[in-house]
Amino acid sequence: MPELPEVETVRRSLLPYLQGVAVRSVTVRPCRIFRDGFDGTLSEVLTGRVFTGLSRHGKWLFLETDGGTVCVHLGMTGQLTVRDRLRVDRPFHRHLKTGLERTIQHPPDRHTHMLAELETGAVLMYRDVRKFGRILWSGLEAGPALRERLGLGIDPLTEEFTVEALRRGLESRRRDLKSVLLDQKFLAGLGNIYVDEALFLAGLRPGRGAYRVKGAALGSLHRAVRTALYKGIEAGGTTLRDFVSGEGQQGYNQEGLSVYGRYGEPCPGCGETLRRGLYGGRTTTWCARCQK
DNA sequence: ACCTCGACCTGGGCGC
DNA sequence: TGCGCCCAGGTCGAGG
Repeated sequence: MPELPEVETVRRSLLPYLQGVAVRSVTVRPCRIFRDGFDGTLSEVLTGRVFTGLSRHGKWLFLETDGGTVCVHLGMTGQLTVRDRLRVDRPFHRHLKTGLERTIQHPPDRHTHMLAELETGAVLMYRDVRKFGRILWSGLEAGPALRERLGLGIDPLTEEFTVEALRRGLESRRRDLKSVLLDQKFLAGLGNIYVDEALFLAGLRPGRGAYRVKGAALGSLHRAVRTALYKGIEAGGTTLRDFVSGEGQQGYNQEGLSVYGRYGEPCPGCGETLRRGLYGGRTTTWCARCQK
């Protein structure tokens, strides 16, 4: 699921539930999600703390408190949602055609690995079927030091992401463009969906050597990365299967995707049949005519 | 230093 | 209806 636009969607939706609110109690089910917990056991350090802010860098979400930061990575299937006593629980809903597993609000189930009861009565829950996500505690404030500790590169929606920064990152790399754009140590936030979309918008083939992107193409790629991400955020994220916002709402960006997952369909630009291949170990879709 | 590959997990879809 | 196989939005570490 979750690339930068999905994590940003979760951040925005959770903000009003968490800002200035204290944690009453925390329940954690032992799970690999909490491996290498950095600076302490979550339930011990988080109880009684007040959420002072909610920020994001790349695909990492930072729940800031008065004594440290809860760092959350949603992996492939992570869901960070609020269960609000003012709203009504609904059962999981499986879309007949798409298989979407989503709900407006649900009680904890066997895949719910963390519950944080808030002083408002609402409960912050983390659910993750495949358990590729991470939750860890850091005594550091969300900022450069924490970002460094997580090994994160430039977030493309910050002013640090310039055409010049993009050029510097690409010029020394012999690998294919797609692999380089997926590298979180270089750019933090792009995943398989938004890389394919950005490369289509930029008119660049995923297999092109990163160092061979020069001149006007750099500007196009820079713009395309931001456009693809902003579009995803505006649509509330891409829900292919189980992505939901903090309030359990699905996203709608999947309806506006140009190439991702559309192998065999006509290119929205020229009508040519979209091709599929493997780059950076990931299924990749592109138009051989529009992308050079 | 770089790159590729498999591992980590569970569940859905599809073909037989 | 059921079984086996393939696939999936992300990282991480081993090995070449």
